[in-house]
Amino acid sequence: MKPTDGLTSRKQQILEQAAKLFRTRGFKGASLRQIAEKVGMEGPSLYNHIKSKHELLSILVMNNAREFNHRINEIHASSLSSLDKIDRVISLHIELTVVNPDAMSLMLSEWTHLEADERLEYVKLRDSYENQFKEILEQAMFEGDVVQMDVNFMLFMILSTLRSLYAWCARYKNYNRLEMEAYLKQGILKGILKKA
Amino acid sequence: MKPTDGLTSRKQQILEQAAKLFRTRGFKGASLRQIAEKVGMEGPSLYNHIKSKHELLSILVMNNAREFNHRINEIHASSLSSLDKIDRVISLHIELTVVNPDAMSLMLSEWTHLEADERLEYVKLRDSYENQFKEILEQAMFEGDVVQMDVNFMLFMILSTLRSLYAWCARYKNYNRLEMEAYLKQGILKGILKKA
DNA sequence: GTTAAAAACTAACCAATATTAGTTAATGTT
DNA sequence: AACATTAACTAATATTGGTTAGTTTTTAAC
Repeated sequence: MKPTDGLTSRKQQILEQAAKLFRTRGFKGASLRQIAEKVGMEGPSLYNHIKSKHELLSILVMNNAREFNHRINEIHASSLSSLDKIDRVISLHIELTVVNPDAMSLMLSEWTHLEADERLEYVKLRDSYENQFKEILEQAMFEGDVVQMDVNFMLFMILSTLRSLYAWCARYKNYNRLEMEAYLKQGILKGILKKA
Repeated sequence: MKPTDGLTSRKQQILEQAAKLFRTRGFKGASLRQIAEKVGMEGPSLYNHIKSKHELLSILVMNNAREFNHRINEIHASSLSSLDKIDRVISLHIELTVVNPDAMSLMLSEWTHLEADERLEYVKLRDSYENQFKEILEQAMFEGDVVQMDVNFMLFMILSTLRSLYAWCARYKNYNRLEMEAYLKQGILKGILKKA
């Protein structure tokens, strides 16, 4: 039986449980035996499906990172206005976070435990992502749509909010995505002060 | 020779190096031997100064958490206006982050590895902190100073930025604190959009 | 039904690590 | 100088955890 049964393949189950455990206990804190138990088998049996513990982390983190990079490339290269691009990037973050909060959480906090070569690739992807976002912000600033501010700091502020979103999703389950989008865009773009 | 020599006592050195290592490798990823090496002794010798590995984490995390809680209590109880209180809370975050970024980073990301009882206390402190901040925001909202929005979400947005600050400090070393304060307050309060 | 592959299990290995025990060197006090 | 305390060291223990080897059961194909 090849992985033709798609979604619920054994390896998928393992990846899902691994993601959950890596997220709650951390990569180092979660053991293969714990993962195996969650998926209903003995520890060493995992090796019929995976190559190593690191492979699990690698798949979870790198897939997400590549997806992210791919999607922002599209936005960056599009012919949208700068403000619309910013809007899309925010939506992108929300979408990927809502679809797979575990992978998102992992990508942002456990990437340090990737093996050397992949850690390098990850950093490259992340830097590329940040640079594209920065260019969009610079463009918007140049066109006079956003306020004058140190671009790096503005980028940091926006990303810190977007990157914390998975924690929010974990705490307040039944938030509707559109509501979150509305709040986020309002908060980031207009701040919290009431207009004088 | 009791710890009368203050700052540079052996235990302080150990705590400092432990903080750095816990931060970069994570609590589980950093070994006592590595800490010992950094401070110039063999692993087991650490036990002449500490009770356990967990004690190191405990001191680093809980001290910071208690300090945080203490300080926001003062602000919450003060007779300042709601907007001024918000202002002070932002300054508080910046101050504690700049003074001890390692402890801040640890408190926010490694608290999960505290032992059961202390983890409970930590969560209590954190919840109390968040509640006080929330009350301040509600008050400001009630008085019409800040925009109408789900308070929990607003709290989340502000905190996510403030709590990421240590990462910013790590990347861009020589940022002046006043500059950061100005940017942060502008960004949080007024957003990034230029007034129409 | 026989056979071959996939996927489970058990037992064992090996490395790392927190921790304990026991010992020795350094330090300071009387 | 003698003694007690502090703080270092080395050796050893117990546990955990990733991984391998070898074997048995389950599954699917002919």
